[in-house]
Amino acid sequence: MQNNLTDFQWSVLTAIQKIPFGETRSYQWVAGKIGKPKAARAVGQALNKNPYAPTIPCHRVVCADGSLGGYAGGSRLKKFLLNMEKESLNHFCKK
DNA sequence: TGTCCGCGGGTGT
DNA sequence: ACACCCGCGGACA
Repeated sequence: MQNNLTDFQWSVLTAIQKIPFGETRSYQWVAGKIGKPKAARAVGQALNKNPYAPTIPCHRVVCADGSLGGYAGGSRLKKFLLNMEKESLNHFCKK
């Protein structure tokens, strides 16, 4: 309940924060980055609670095979956000 | 393609 | 301290 997250949580949050705009990473990618390649579920668990919801682009985190997986706000929204990011990025590039 | 098991950690009891 | 939960992943049927 504390704002004080554990080392594990911080690792996940910071790792996801580093995901560039319009990019997507898998839970396993994040898990491996924090030194726990098998902790993909734990990563998802942390994101689900997402103590820093607007701070963490959890929608950029997808399944290892590229599926959206799940999303606290709804997979539909997640897909929409990712698509919007890509479109925005492409728009800037094309512009 | 669908289902089951296993790994890792969180939160609640 | 124990049990159940979770946004996965990979293996097996």
